[in-house]
Amino acid sequence: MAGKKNTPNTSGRTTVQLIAQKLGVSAMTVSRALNGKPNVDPKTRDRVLAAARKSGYTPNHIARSLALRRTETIGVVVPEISHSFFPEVIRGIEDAAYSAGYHIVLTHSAEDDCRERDAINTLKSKRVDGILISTAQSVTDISTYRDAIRQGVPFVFFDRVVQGVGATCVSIDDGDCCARITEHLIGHGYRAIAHLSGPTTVSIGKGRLNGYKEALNRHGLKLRPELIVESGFHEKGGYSAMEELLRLPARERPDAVVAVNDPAAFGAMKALQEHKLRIPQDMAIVGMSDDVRAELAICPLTTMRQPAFEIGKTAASALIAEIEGRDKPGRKLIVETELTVRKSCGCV
Amino acid sequence: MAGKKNTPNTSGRTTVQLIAQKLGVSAMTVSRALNGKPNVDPKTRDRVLAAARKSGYTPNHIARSLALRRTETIGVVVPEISHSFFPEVIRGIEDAAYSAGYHIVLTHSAEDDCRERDAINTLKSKRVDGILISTAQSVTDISTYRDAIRQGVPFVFFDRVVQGVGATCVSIDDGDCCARITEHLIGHGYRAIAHLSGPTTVSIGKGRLNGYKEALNRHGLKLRPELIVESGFHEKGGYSAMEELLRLPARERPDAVVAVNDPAAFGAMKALQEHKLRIPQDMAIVGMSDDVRAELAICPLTTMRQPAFEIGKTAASALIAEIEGRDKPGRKLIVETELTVRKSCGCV
DNA sequence: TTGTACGCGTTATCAA
DNA sequence: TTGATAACGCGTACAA
Repeated sequence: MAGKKNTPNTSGRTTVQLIAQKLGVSAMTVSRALNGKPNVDPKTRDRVLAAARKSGYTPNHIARSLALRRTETIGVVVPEISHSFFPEVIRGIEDAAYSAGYHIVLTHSAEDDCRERDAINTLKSKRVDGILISTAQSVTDISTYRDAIRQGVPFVFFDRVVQGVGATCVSIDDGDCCARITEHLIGHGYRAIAHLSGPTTVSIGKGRLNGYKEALNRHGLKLRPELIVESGFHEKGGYSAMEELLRLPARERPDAVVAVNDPAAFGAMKALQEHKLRIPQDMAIVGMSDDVRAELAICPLTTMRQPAFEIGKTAASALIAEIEGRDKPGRKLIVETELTVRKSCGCV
Repeated sequence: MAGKKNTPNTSGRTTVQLIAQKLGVSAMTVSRALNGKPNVDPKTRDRVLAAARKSGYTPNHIARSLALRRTETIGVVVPEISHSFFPEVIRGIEDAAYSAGYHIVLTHSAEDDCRERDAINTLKSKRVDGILISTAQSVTDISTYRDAIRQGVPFVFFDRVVQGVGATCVSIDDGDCCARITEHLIGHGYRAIAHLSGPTTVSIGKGRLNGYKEALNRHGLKLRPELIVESGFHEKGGYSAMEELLRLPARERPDAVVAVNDPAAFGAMKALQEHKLRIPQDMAIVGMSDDVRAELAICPLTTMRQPAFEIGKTAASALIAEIEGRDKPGRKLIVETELTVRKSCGCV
């Protein structure tokens, strides 16, 4: 009962201090026992563990994080949640994180650059050990990324990546992916191939457009600018873009369409249906990403399967490796895609 | 340069202390200015804010949380992430949380009770201000919930709820929901109606089964135990369950099936297809939850629309209200469902 | 093996 | 309006 500088502990929760007092040992001994350090008398350890269990002790990760300057948490920023792709990615991230003992703080930019900046700052404030991000569509200013990276926050981009800021990027090879599916169409005799493109400000949009051009080029097909229509990444945009294509004189219309992703393809298919055009007879169409709905679509959609789970897992593993100093930043990781042929391309 | 007990601050990051030193004021003043407290000289405030911006100061939420014993974070536990329902719920949660200034730590039980217990303990360790959970299928022991609730952790169940432990539950009225869709079939002349049930250990499974029974009962239809087959919540189980029904002698087969949810219905539809049976002519089928794929299924699926986004939003708002003391725990919140008639029931 | 002293970065409290 | 002090709960470093 000496006049020690002992913590009052107003909150009702059990702490190492309390356990220590009850057992007549120091807090450090309790801490060591709880963390399985070797230098603790087995008997003492047992007493501590028993007391901890009995009192329903839950270690305070916040205090631990503050002391260790490490939260064992990674922040995730996704531009949308509903689309089937991101949930799968998140599952992959969760999987890798869980095995490595990390937790996930999930934030959502809703495709808005302000919200994205908010999210990043929030995550920095929460002192996450690293950030995993797929950029919002509206982002033009990459200084937020630059700042974070310069401040030493491990940063890994996935899917929608930003190269040249020194962060590791995990994605499919958009160019190759789009080129391959375009060549699939060319190989089956299509000649007037249109492209519903994403915004070219986003790496995906640009990369895929390039792949499309590349494929035409390789096979000596002329690039017809009127056959490239920006649709964005969503169903609605795909619908409008197809409407635009259908306004072309009948003989100038494409015989096949490469959509930047599956949702855009769905929108386009809807427009075709409304115009009583048959898929693939009147117009073939292919997508990209293998949305869960692709198989079930009115006309099952030919698409490039994008291993979402694996992207998430790869990205999280890469980030964690960098956090733990086992790998260097600035790598470029490519995840393989696979052509999934269904009916919409008319090749089966 | 007096021999003060000043923090060395080995890490390179800016802190309130550092700003305070640079400006020759106390840390408290900086803190107050940064948090917009009223009792700060406007001039001082401006100097502080300027210095903060210039030095790229990011508040340390960890330290703040430790001091305030409040993390402004809510923990979320979902049993799966891929299924389209949960991503939508999460979006709803995120929406409500974001507006209220809370963040989300996402965990995933993978339908496993051990992982779920882990997740809850993790969240308690991280001192989240409250927990939002949809229980895993394999859970039989509810003491983990009990303990957490008794320890004063605000707890709200959504979708797969546990009543009687004093926590608020947010869900649809499973009984009513299933009864209504069953009655829809009865009203259109079906008489031998089967039910692919979920595990009855889960509230949803039990509630829906009861609703099904109730509907038959209300209309004087005899309950035929052989027409109730447990399918679980997934496609695979739905497939097997339908296989089982199809082993019944032809004249004892059901003319319609109420599946516990859409994925189970998809599995059942696949089995019907493989047996060359037509939907709905040979057998009608309805689901529940309005999976994104329902509309696109080979035979568009009649189902009860479950407002996933709203469930998430309602649950998060309820939890936050309880965290902030604006509402009491133990409430029961029902979110309305809506019958969505498509082709699979043969009623259009 | 165990204990002491102190820092992690912030805020509440009370005094000036 | 401002500042000094202590506390939030835990871990590192060093001493015993």
